[in-house]
Amino acid sequence: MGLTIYDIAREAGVSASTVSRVLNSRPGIKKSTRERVERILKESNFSVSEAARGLVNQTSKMIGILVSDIRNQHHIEGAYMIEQHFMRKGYCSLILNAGDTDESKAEYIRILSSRRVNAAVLIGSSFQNEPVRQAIIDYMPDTPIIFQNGEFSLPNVSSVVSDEVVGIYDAAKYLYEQGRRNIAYINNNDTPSNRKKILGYEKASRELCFPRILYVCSDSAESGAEITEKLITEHPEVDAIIYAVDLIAVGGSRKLLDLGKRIPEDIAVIGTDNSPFSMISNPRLSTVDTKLQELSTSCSEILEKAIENPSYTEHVIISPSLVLRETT
Amino acid sequence: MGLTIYDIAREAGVSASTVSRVLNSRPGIKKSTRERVERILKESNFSVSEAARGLVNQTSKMIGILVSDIRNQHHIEGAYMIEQHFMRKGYCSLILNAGDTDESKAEYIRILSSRRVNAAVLIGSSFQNEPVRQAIIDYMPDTPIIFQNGEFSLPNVSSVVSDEVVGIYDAAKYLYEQGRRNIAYINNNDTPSNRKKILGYEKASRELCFPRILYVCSDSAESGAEITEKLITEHPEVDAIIYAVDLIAVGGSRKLLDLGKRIPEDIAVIGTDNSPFSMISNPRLSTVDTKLQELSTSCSEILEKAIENPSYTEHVIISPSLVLRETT
DNA sequence: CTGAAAGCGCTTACAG
DNA sequence: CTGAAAGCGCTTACAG
Repeated sequence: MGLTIYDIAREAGVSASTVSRVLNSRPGIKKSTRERVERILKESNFSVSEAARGLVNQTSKMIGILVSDIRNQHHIEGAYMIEQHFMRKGYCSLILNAGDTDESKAEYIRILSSRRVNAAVLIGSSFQNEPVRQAIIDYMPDTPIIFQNGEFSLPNVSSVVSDEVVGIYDAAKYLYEQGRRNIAYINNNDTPSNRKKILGYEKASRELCFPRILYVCSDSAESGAEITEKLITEHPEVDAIIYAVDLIAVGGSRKLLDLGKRIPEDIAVIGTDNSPFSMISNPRLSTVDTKLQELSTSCSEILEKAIENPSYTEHVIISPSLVLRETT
Repeated sequence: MGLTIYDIAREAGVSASTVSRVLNSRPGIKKSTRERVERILKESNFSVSEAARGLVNQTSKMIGILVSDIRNQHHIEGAYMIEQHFMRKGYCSLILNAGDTDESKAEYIRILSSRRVNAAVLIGSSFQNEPVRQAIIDYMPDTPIIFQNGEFSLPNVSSVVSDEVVGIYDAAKYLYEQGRRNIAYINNNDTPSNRKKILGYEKASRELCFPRILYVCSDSAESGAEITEKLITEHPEVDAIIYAVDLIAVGGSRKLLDLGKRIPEDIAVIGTDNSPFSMISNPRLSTVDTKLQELSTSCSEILEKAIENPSYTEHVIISPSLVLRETT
């Protein structure tokens, strides 16, 4: 291929300006001319270069979506909604794996800037760090940015966050009200979001006067199983466990069962995120629903407004709710 | 921002050509000039427009990745590997949800063409249909394309497929060898890939002379549970079930347990894909590993060669293997 | 070692 | 209703 509007113009016996006008459905073109050009456009399977068009229109018609790892089911929902919604308006989404480190994440801000995206979306609290903040100031000070589950007080950055402090606090309180008195909390990765969860757990422990039993594991069902065994060995009195994410709760539950514990009779279990894992696990997991769907919807609505009006900004907080299933 | 190389040139007291040369690390520039320009570039946080650069270099430095739905865990692995790998080489990935219909998928080929991507990747057998094939012929006849789990006999399309006929055949044969004589198969969506699985099941049924018991459900654990109940009611003699995907196998297993069946004593269960679900389910699911990782690696290797040499083409077939866990 | 000019594929005033 | 020209932000021969 490689046809340009000049090729089409020659074929149709008109100028490139005219071809451009029919391409953009501009008024004031003789019907017969328009139809002839349209026919030739169709016949030659012409497709206009969005890059060239963007250069003159000063827009890329692209949205940058940064996720630390797109394989993480938990983060992809927002990316999905945004891609879907804005494709209909002619925007393509650059969905990029921004990596684990603060520096690589900051580097991706620079990459988005060189692609001149019309807006950027950061998904996940792990973007909340100084290098990213500085990169935004340096490279994207005017581009509308939406931060899902984190915030920067920068004039061009909107935020949509889940109130995880309350989410975990409520879970602990519920367990307490059910008569549990030795409620443990198992964290995984150290992220701003997980730090908020710990805060919620500590607040509950303080207010309700139950002992603080806090363990940390990494991000897999196996790791959840291991740490749970350790917890149970060191604290046989535990009668309820809250996990920072569903996946480790599933691994943990399985281990509890293998150790001969009954769920929820001996030990109640609550996960976090209301993920697919929580629904298909056996027993089905009670979980703190961080309202991922709502967060994502909200993100996409804000983005919509920000694209129209680049100085638009909004800050939303969404409260989690407890979903009770078979482990409580 | 909105700085151009002319702004930098003026600031540095040189021409735009010189700025461009230092930007591209071209040799033959006085050291002092280069350093001055570099300093100003840095100080002003300049970031070059990839679109403008691409226009003159006749490259977008973008790769288009089409998936019917990025929330489908099963498809995202390949997208991840490609994004990661080619980002290091300066390519950005347009990961797009191409939708459910043949027409919308074909439409996305056109979209990629207008973005002038350097290569395209189709992930999932559902892209194997005539509208997509025609769109490739019309709009991307020269762009290297890699098809993961499907194929088109077109000069610019490579393919990497999993031999699902063999995968399911082997699963059925294994069950038969274990003494099972009433082996059912439960399919979900009607895709080219699933049709191959049915072929494998039918081949086993024919060769090993066991009765063909085939049911179809939709794509959720609940649906898998429902159809399993129906199956067991209508065919109480069934002593083994193979499912087209792990998720419905998980739903099915759970239902079997609820109905008082023992797994695998009364009924053996095998899923497909060796997905995370199969590992965390309880009991842990035996499954046909379709080697998603290998498929993805292979895709990304072919893409690498195709980017170097746009006429490079390759066709790979990968054999699945059986992973035995607790349900057989 | 450096700059002026042309050109990548478009769009949009400006003229007619 | 239509076309010639300028310009979007770059790069790359070509001269010097």
